[in-house]
Amino acid sequence: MDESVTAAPAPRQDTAAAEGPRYDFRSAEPKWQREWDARGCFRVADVPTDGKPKYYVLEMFPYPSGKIHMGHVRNYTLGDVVARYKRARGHAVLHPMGWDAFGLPAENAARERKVHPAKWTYENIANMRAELKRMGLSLDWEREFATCQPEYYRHQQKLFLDFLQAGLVERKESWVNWDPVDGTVLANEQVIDGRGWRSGALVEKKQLSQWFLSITKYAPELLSALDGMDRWPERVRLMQANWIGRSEGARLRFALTAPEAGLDQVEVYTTRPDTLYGMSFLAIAPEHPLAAAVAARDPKAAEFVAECRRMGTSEAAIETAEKFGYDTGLRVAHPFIEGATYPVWIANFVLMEYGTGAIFGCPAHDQRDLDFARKYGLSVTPVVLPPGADAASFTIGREAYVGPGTAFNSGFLDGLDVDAAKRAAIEALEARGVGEGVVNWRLRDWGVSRQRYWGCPIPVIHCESCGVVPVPDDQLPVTLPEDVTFDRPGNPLDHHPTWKHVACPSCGKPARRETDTFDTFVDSSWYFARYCSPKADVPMVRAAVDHWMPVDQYIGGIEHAILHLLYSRFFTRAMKDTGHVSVEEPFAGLFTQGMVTHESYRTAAGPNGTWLYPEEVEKRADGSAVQRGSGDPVIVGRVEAMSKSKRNTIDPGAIIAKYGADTARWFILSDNPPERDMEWTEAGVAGAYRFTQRVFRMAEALQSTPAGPPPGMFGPAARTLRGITHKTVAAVTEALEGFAFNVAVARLYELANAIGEAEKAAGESAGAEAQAGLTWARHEAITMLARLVAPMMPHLAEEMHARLRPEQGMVADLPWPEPDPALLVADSVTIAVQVMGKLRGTVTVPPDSPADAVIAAAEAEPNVAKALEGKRIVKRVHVPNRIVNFVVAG
RNA sequence: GCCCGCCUGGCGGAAUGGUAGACGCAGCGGACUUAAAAUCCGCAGCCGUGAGGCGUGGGGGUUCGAGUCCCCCGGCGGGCACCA
Repeated sequence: MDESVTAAPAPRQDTAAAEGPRYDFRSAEPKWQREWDARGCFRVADVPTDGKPKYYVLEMFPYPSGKIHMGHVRNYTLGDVVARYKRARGHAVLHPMGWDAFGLPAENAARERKVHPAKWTYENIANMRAELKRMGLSLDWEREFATCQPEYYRHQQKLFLDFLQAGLVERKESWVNWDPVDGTVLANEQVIDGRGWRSGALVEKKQLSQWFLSITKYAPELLSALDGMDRWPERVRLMQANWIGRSEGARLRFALTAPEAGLDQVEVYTTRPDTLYGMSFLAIAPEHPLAAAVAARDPKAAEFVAECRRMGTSEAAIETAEKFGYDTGLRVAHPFIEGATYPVWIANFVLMEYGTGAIFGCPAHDQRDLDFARKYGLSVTPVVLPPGADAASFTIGREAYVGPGTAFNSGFLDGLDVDAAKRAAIEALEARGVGEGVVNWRLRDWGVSRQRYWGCPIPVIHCESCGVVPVPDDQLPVTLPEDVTFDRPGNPLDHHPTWKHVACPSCGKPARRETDTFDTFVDSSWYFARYCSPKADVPMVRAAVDHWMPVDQYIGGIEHAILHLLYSRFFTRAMKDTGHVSVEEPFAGLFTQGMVTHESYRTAAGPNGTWLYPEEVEKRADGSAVQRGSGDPVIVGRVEAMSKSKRNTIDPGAIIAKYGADTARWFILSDNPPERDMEWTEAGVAGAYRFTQRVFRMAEALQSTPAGPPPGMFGPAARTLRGITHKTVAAVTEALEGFAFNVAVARLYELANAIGEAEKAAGESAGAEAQAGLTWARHEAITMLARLVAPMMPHLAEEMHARLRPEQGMVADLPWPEPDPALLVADSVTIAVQVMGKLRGTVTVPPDSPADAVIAAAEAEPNVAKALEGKRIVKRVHVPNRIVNFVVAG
């Protein structure tokens, strides 16, 4: 999904392993990967019959840019922890992987390197697949597909045709955002600050005939359903709600005092019908039909409209945001005030795409209208009186008043508050038949046409006699021609000598194929459903999607908070309405991970220096950094998102080769909460690596210990360790359930530390029976550690477990451990004792001791007694097993 | 401009309203070693010799008790952005 390409030179190969009984990840990781694969551990059926509860874990599939990057490693590690954990909890887990394989980089590669997009893409996929496999992910690889395969996109064409038939597709002549560098149309969402999201080129406005998916038909439910999506991050729901942008207001028609080219009225949309009496002008968008009509006879108007088009979304317009207008000389009548008329302006700040492309200007209560009115000397009449303000003296200066208040200077609305005035105004408009209350949406239909080769062909044929004719089912898929050239700008499909010439399926006459291809967001709007039955000869097998959908846990970057997720939600509804699925929402749970960041480095030479890769930098003991080899000073820059341009990238392949997949996974999980940005540091990885070695040594030390039934007697050390072991099971379980992977890691470090303590105690404890008990407890602890660590470091877990409990088989097949409830209860509890809320000491008592006993012990504690000396205790607060607080006087 | 989120040691962070700083990283001291690496043991919020005091961006409030709840302010980050 992410088209950025990460490339860094491979770092030098350090040998991290030294002497000693070490965990050899280099042999262990491939071994267990082969073992899981051979046993088909992670394969599930399209329609399972085993009766297990289903769980569908999905990470956003990658764009095959060539290499995996750290963002992928984080994403797929998070998903794998969930998948392995849920599997151990008895779920049948669907955990698939595939490729978001259409898109511009392949065409760019074709242009720059003369390699065919398909070849480039499939080679990248092969490379990235191998990299992912080295991570040891619990994926069902038999479900893999790439969206550029005709076996995939033929079903996308079928879905489109079904949507077309269901009235969910429209062909519209529309103003589009044209990217002159990429030579293609961009969705509004793909225009960032007036520039193409990929090329960075200034976007122009152009009128084209385009295919649109009618996402706006679903706007109300796409909005209302957000309320129930309690396993989505609040801020993503909010971003989507803002994007859909529901507003309530009125649509009303202003009569022109004299008709213009047959037009006798102008329709506007407003959220403030209560301010109609404050009107001072009417403004229309430069693209408005009335503007075109005026321009046809008025050269100055034509020039102004042309000027607006040039400025359009240009940088100058965006940055200065200055308002320009042209007075057409036309006038409109006020709907309420007999005889009053107002000028009609063409204004650059009125958007044709929103509402009706026309507004009425009320400068006193809208900042934009005020700016415009001040610039052109138009009247400013306040009609909403702020609470407490004086009607006689209230005036508007440079700031419009947009707050609450009561209507004044407003005829029949006078005295009403803003909400009541809105209702009254709408009633009056409706009574006169010139307007009505409406709900308006910011969301616009989804333009999916792209003038590109490397995408899914839109399966329609244009016939001069029959118009637009859908490609018949039996002629699907419409496949891309392979013999294309990229030596000139524009769409290679359009340049192809023969491809577009076909017979009309309806009348048989020569006709022309649609040469546009789909926006690649279409490909990713249903792939999650295809995974349920990836080999089927229909888009999806109903029984399979009904079983697996919705995705229980979807994981990916926040950058897809709006586009991909909203399109997928729309697509799922459209698929439901065309009989493909039963669900409305594709993703029951969503988790958005943070970015992976790293320090950046620059040479000190020159004005800005040269960016250096981390491998080229050597850190000195004094904290300074120098260039490896030359010893030249290096400027350590800020920690920021890994990017090729800043060269602060770390190649996952190199990390896995040096430390192993488990270490990389462990570090990425341990550093911080997964929703935040994490900083990749060499020291952090090294620490994670040390842990793998340490716990492996512990397992080796206890591997010859027979794992029989518990011995009859446990000494204090053994009892302590067992308590920690079982509390860790409970704590890690809770942490994993809550996506608190860094906390799970911390609890496992604690368990490892406790085993270390027990090891020391083993040398000291007296009595053979106590020794045996402690050894048994240590064996239990390290075995539990292996099993608890398994979702995060699966290879190490298997390697340890194979030594500790070989008779039990693989960890991957074992259920998740359950703590012994009896061991979760402590022998004693330490209770904090406060005097006036300040900690003065602690007392250790049996759990659930009666209040008076605890309070007595607390008062007796020497330091507490000292603090209470000479004071009168007015209140004794006792919270069982937690705290005692004395409130004193005097 | 509007909306949202965040702010805890040197750093990443932990903490159902109940012993703030778990755990890790970095650091310091020690053991082992001819030496280093690795490993192991120990110390470690700040001020103070100590008793003790101060501490979760700042200020106020609720509470026996606030990192946690409420109000105000500040800073940082993100989303939307001429949406009428």
